[in-house]
Amino acid sequence: MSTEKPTEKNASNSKSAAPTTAITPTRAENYPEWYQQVVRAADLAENSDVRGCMVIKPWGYALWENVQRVLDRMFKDTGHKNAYFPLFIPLSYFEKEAEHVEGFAKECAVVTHHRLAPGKKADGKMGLIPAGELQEPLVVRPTSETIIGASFSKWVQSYRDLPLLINQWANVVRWEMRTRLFLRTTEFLWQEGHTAHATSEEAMVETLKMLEVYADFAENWMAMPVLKGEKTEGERFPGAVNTYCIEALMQDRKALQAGTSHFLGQNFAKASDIKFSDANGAVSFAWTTSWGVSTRLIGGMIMTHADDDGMVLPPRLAPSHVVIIPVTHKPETAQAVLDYCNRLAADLRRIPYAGRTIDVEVDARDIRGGDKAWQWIKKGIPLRVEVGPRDMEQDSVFMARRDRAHKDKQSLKRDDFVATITTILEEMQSGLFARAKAHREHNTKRVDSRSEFEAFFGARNDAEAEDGAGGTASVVMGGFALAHYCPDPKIEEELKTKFAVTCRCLPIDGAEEPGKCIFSGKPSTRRAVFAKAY
RNA sequence: CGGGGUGUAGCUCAGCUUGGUAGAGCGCUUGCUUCGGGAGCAAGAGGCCGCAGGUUCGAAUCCUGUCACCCCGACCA
Repeated sequence: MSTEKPTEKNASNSKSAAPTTAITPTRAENYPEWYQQVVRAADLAENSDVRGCMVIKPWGYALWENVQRVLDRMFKDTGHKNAYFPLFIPLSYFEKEAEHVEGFAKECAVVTHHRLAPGKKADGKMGLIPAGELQEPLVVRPTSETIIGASFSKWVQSYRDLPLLINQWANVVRWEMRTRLFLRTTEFLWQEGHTAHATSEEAMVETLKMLEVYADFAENWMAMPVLKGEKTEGERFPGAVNTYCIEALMQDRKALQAGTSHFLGQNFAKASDIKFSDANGAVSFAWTTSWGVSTRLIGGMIMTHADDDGMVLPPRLAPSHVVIIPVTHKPETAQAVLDYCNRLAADLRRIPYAGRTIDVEVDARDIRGGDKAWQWIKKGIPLRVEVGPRDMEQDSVFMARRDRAHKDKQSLKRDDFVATITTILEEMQSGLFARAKAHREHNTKRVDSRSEFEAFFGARNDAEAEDGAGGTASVVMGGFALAHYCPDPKIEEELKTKFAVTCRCLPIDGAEEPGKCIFSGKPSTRRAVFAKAY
């Protein structure tokens, strides 16, 4: 994380002095506010008039479309098919799995009427009021296990119908108390995979396979390093037997759960009556899984890569890879420069990269060049290329990379640029990953006693201490703590209350290592990961 | 649902204590000068001050009610 502060020059000069960073406040000054400002400055999304719901703007939606395109390919390559199920779930379906209902009951939007009629509203004025009450209320899906289960029970008769491997791209609604753009919104976009298998082993293989797909995507496409692990009982998906997750460490050292994969055992099969006859004619319940990632991934990319000048996009998922900025302030050469830029754009657009072709913006808007360049910096486009009359004469371009200082530009022969652009983008992609991974390693600590644990995180009411300057707490204490731990809901409850710390997961790649639980002293064979979390 | 707070121009807010009928910055439009760089100067557009009552000659300002949103908790992909 940068520790840059506004310089004295900035503080003492008149308002005409350019700020030292494009985003105010900086990450160090106020991380949550910085996050909001990046989302806005990068033109990714904005709050809507609907409580807790966001408008995803074209630049942000294009990023999501790239996430979708790549993941969708991965799902299909692992044998899954897409389908679509209703937004509305009859209340009775929801009640079938006891833990599931209990887990989601507090955050459901419920449809009770199907029409509007003129009438007197609660404030006494005339207007439209709901009419035509439904016999059975409909729940707007917070997740689709139950309604997909209803279909699965019809589709599955024989062991020959298994495995059933389905994915759905959809929106879901969870009526959260507090929302934040991309990280937690009332309505969000996601994919949910739902599968049914003949055996427990097969379902478990599927659960872990999809966790692997998510980890692969996070690391190789988002350039976001993740830990794979299993959730403890208290953090489990309502109704699941086991929940696995990928956890990433953000720049403020808080953890973000970036994806989950659940082994549902036979719980949902029993609730939805998903049964099949095996080769011997014996009837048994199927074993099911479900797994999902959401638009939260975009929040993860922001908090992993963005800096005090705005968004930094991983090239493989960037909506556009390069913006060409024609320098056309001399009227006599303006058209020639523009033509030159368009020809360059056309050549670039033929180059294959990361499963598509290079996407190019030619920004010929009639606004000042500096302003234009800064807008693209804030949007996080990987490469900016300026082309003016002088460059054109020498058949060269002036290139700036988003992963370097904004004044650090280099002149390249046009043909060399075209020939090396994918190499440059790949270098940036791996550079982002390496930087994020170094940040995580730097903020991961092996903790061997309770006192060490407490020192690492600080007590919850140390909020002021977390924020050197006083005022808005922005820098979180801690990071990932690796500690021997024997899962116990009571301990987790206490950690949450006292330190705002949760057990993120029991890593599945963690090496076996004998030790003692730092809380109970009981023997343990592996370390768990603890952190403050989003 | 508990505890705080705020509703005034597209955005961020000042004005309210001590009522006299609307302000700033940013953004937007136009002109001139600048410009391989987040420009300067000038002019301009834009608001029945959340809503409903009340007090008053007069309410953004005082009183009552109401709605909405925000922050801190419990919950969360």
